[in-house]
Amino acid sequence: MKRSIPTKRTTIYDLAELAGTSASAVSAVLSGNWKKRRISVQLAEKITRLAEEQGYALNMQASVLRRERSKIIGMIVPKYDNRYFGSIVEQFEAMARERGLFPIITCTRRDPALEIEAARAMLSYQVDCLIATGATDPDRIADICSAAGVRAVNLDLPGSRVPSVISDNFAGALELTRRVLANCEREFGEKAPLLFVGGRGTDHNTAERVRGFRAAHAETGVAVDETLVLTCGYAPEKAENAMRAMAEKVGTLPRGMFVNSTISLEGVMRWIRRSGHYADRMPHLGCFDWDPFVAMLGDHIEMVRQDVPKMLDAVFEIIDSGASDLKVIQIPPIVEQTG
Amino acid sequence: MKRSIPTKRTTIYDLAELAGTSASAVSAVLSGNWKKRRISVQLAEKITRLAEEQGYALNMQASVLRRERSKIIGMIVPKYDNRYFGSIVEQFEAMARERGLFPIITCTRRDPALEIEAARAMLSYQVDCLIATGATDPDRIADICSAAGVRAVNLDLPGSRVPSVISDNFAGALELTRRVLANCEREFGEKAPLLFVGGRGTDHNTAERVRGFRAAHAETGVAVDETLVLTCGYAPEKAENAMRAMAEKVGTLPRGMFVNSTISLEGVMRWIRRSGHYADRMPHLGCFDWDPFVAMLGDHIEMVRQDVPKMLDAVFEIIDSGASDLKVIQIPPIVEQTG
DNA sequence: CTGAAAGCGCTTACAG
DNA sequence: CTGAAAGCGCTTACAG
Repeated sequence: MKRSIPTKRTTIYDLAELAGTSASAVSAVLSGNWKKRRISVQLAEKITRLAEEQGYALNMQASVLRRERSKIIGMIVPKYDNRYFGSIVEQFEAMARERGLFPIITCTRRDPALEIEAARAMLSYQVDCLIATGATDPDRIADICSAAGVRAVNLDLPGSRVPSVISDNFAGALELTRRVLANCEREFGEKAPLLFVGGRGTDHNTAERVRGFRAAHAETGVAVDETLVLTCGYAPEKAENAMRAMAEKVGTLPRGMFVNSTISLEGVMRWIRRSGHYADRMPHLGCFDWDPFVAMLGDHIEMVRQDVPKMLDAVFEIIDSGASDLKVIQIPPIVEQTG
Repeated sequence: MKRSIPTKRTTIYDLAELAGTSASAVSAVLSGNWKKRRISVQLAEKITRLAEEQGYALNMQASVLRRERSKIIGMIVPKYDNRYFGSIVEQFEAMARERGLFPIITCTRRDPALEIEAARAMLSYQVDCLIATGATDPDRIADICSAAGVRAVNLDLPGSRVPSVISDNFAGALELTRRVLANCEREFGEKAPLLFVGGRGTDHNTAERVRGFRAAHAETGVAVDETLVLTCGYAPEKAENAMRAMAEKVGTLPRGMFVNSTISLEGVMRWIRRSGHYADRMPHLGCFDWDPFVAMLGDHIEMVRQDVPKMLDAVFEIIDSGASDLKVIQIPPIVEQTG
């Protein structure tokens, strides 16, 4: 890969020469802090005009190298394949720009090694701050950042080294489970436990959601068997396989389900279609996470929509304020019925 | 926002001092090209070990500033809210990393002003190359890049200044329309024109898809009225409004539809539910773009899945080869039936 | 008030 | 073969 035209780019020295002044003056004018320097308005205008004519663009590598802070903010994110992370990334970018920060984002595909590599790369690019979203090992990332004197914040999954902003997974799961239980009872006239599918048993969010799931059952006096909690991973295939395995073992599956993420739901729906298991009557579904098409999939699908704007507000508040106490901020998600 | 610990980061000079050698030697060892310098293996190992111990990280801002090429590659993308752009971004990142390039991505929300601003920002960060994905004004971006001597490639939407990689929209739309027409004829026993909803009449892809839509109708001898082509924009609300307006004006809508993107489909499905217009029988749907949940929405939804891996292969081939002839490479999409 | 000069942390051509 | 030195394009403390 080579530059097509090896153009020598215009620098502040070129501009200084053209304007008959110094590079310092040009820098001051173009960076906007020239009032302090009492540069004449006409010189300022001349420089601005020349910069435009010459197509001058600040070399950020040089600028950042010289400055105290880079004003670059990094984020790592697991995937771009669902609405939740998509909106996190999109809103993060917008909020960063609003604050005059340059966002750089890397998708790490839930791969621990890639996460570390990406974090190191961002530190090499001198990020002022790094947001670890849904990281498999947030504390490792926090340590790496800390060694470089860079602030870090966890998003979506909490860590123990730096502040975290996450959804209130317990409350969301509790309400979601209540609703699905109620929907089932209304339709089938009996209280029966739901199936929990998807996520990693070891991650904090899944653990909290399972806790909410169990609490809702306990409230209504329904026992939850161990075998009803399939924390098989997020990937569609994993959810699909877990359903198949369970059906083979148990025979009949519950008439209501808590699916832990739209990603897993993809596999669940595929299995339902292919197996024909629910051919007579579709199960009542609750899904942690939101997707507009999932909302159209059935008549009584309940979904938990995580409150991304509030979560990012909290993240930037931590960043802006410089707070670094080890708090975990839990943002209530929104549970909505659709259909 | 401030760094929590104003740590002075380790530089090659620190390492040189610790190792009792020069910064040049450290640089040569750490950048991997030290065989040419005949540095002793043991010195190399010592330096490597020290770097590790000290948590040394290369300052890319300094490195890039000094080097000929930055090895940074930029991409602008309209949105992160659908599978198509999501997979483009995810695969682009992976392919860039494979080639030792550092990807930076900005989402411009189909906003022409933001696109230009983002392109300029990327040039300031010294990208070697910029990929304009689905840009509203690709030629403007190409001009800005060209002025800075930076290569550009268009993706998804073509431009006239630099090479473009796009889907074969005509062929995809032709096949999609044929299938939906056939599905309708099979179920309703009569040939009738479909409705086209979504996209911008002015953009190349939509124009090509409309052309394919018309061609498929022409093949089978069905006339397409002007009023049946609603290129109302991509946003769900726009599609929803266009449907409502048409229903109010015409009364009865066609029993088959070509929906131009999953984004627009969201609005179409919403209108269908709310209006109850198709309460007796769902229309046959074809959707340009693919989404796993859309596939589950009905029994005969046809979808066009754009071939992202092939498209990105073509993009990187252009970049790697340094080709800059103004070709437009059209990648055949995959039309798949689901349900 | 304003410009010359130092220096950010690297890479690499060049002198020894 | 190897290190000292120049220089990438900025920003800013400092001398005039």
